[in-house]
Amino acid sequence: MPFESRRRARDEKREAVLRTAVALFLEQGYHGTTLNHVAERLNITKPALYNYFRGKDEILYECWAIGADHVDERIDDIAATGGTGLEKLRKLIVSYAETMTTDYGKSLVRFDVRDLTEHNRKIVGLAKKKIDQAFRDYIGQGIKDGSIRPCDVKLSAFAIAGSLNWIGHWYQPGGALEAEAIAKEFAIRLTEGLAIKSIRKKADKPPIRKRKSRGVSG
Amino acid sequence: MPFESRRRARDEKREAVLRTAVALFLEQGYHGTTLNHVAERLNITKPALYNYFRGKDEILYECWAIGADHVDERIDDIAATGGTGLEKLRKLIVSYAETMTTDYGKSLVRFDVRDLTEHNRKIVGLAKKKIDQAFRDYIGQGIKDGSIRPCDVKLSAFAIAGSLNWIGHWYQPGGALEAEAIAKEFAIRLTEGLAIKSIRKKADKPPIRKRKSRGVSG
DNA sequence: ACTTTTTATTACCCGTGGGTAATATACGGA
DNA sequence: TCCGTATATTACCCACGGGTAATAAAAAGT
Repeated sequence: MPFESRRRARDEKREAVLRTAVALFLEQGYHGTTLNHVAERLNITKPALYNYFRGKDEILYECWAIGADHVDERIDDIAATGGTGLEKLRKLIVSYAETMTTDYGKSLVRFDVRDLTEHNRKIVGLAKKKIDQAFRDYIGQGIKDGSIRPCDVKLSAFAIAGSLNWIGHWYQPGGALEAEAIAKEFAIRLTEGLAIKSIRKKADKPPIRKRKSRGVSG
Repeated sequence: MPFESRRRARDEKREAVLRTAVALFLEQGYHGTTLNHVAERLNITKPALYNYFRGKDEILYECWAIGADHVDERIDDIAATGGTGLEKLRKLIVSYAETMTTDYGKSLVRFDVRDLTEHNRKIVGLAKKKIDQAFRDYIGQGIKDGSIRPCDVKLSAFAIAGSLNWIGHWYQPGGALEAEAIAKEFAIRLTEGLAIKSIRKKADKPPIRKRKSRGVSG
């Protein structure tokens, strides 16, 4: 079956280009990375890249699309799930945080939409909107079902998304903190102020007992 | 006194260039903005800019420096103040959030350090480190003095800084939310999970009392 | 009014880097 | 072995934009 194997070989190369490109874009910045750099690291020459992509901005767009798709899938998963708004929100936080520790996830927050074509910029804009909307929806649901205390939905969504997006700027594999651990920790920490039932982890160093540590929340 | 008036006139023009440049950099992106654009908006020509700046990257650096100075001053103010770690942390959040609603503040998070010279990049790096350190210090102090419950200082600082930095990406004057209001809201919201004594605002619909909200942490 | 200094303009340079045309090489199929 | 297709290379184009040299206009000093 040469059809298939050939097609697969092609796709693998395409992916290799993307992996290399996104890594370089993150290392050196999109404008600091030339197509020659990308090609060089792949041990090919620049024009060879044009067998797989229409141009530099399309490569950038594909990175973005992969990251967005990744989150999108998880959103669909969560939407299909049951549970309170708070539970859904926590799931989304975990998924999004984990995505932010990957190169393609970082694409979502480290690159500039203005480097895309008008057309692709719109697509990216919609994807971002969907993600933002998911955060707001779950917070809104949580307020309705009583799992989240009343608050400004928009502002809360911004606050949470901001923390998560920031992960894409500071996280690097091999650091002190593992991706999964970060995700779990953030899911709790970012919803502490919102949740009606407090769920302190045992893992936390228990607060010093001397102090009159009164009950949490009003 | 032509000495002074002349000097002032020059400084005013310099500032005008910076204001125009930072606005354009934010609108169109640093790489999407040419010096011709900047000059055009000021009704002068490109080479005239070189009377005030050595080059494009120096303009970028100055924007950054103004933003960083702004935060730095507030940090020094706060350091001179008394109060618990939590109080200091809240003050810092307010100051930082407000800074993030200004053009120069946005510079701190919207531009890429890699567009600076090696030298300036180091300076910026130090300034950022100082800000990050302030967040960590205050959280650490808060834990010591009992105003903040024990937690991972680094991670908490990241979470807070992330939310605040994100403001620089979504805030635009004239929106539904006023800068000061955002700052105050964030100061509360971002410390809700950390604070030992909860300070729910009366403005919020009070949380439903039915639930057995047990004491904090194990 | 004349000179000097500052500030601005016109005209130009040129490195960079995305993108392309022409061409060679490797590979699958008959 | 030959052909066709896919993939790669070499050599090149050229628009863009940061930066500069030469020069003019404006303002300050005397």
